[in-house]
Amino acid sequence: MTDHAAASSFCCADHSGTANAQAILTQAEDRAKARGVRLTPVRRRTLEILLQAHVALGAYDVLERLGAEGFGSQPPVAYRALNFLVEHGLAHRIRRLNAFTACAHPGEEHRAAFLICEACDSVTEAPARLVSDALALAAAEAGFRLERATIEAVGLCAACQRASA
Amino acid sequence: MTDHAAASSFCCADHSGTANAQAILTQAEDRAKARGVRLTPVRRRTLEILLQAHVALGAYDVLERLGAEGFGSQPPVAYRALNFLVEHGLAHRIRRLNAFTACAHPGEEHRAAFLICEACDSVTEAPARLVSDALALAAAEAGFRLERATIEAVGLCAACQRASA
DNA sequence: ATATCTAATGTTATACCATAACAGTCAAGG
DNA sequence: CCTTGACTGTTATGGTATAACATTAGATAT
Repeated sequence: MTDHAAASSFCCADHSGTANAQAILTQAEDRAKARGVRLTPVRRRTLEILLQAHVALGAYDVLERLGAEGFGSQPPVAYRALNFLVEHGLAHRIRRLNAFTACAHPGEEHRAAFLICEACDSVTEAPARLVSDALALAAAEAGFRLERATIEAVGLCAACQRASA
Repeated sequence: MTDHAAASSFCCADHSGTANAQAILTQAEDRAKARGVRLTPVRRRTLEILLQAHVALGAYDVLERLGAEGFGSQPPVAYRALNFLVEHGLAHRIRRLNAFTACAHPGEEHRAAFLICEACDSVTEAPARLVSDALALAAAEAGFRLERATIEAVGLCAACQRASA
């Protein structure tokens, strides 16, 4: 995690620090209930932590905060909560960053693509219906049965383009 | 790396153990020359190792082989060679597997998607023009300047579908 | 040829990411 | 109550990746 990222807090994240986070949290609870799984305190708090962050967080970043709040302080605590969230569509894993970010649109079933800014490390979730369809087609042509996919783009977010202009 | 993967060597890899590897190696040399970079012994050998493998290899797998052949035996040796190959389009990094695979079509400029089989760990490179175009569109809509992207699909390759039927 | 400069290799050391395995806890249903 | 299964927590360990610096080898210009 670069200081750079921590310093430039005004980039792209579209779910941080706002009333929006509340709404997403509520959606998350509904979704958990609908699926018959429990959004326990650690899990809920983990989601909140992700929502508050303006960049994707590493598991150890999350862990540090959890530990400081009286939850367990060993890696599995964070990884379990994060994996739970990912499994149930409440968060996403960003493989390029070895990090996690809250899902901006839980509830809706959606295939997302992630736009990762090289300058500020912000991660934006973009609708990826078309991308996903195209990929399904490519897979089908190869006789491959597609289960799920990771689509990550790297480049410059709008804010950082302006900043570097 | 599962033993499973090592055991089932007949899945999808389309560039291993054949005259094809020779051809790709030649293309790689041409490409290096064209770009004014050097395909040194470690780099070349690293590419050969990837070409011979029927699955994507972790950096430490590659390192082990390199070390056994008299090259350096410390991680940076492998990472440097692998990063070189990736940078120049001679290999691809498969993030979901923390692994690398030789590019099946060096020379051609191409955007690839990777089809990763959950059963046998094989990685197939699929043409991704359409996927890439769709992604470019999605990025543009977000005002994002796309530099490059990673597209990885997970599922079952054709061979493993038949095997499990 | 040889001095010089740069790119590439090699090494040590360390940091970061992730999971296995097991022990204790807690809530729901019999 | 007591059992059961899911959840949390811990210890321990394994796998992935890079920083920093010393050394060597290739290219270039005198």
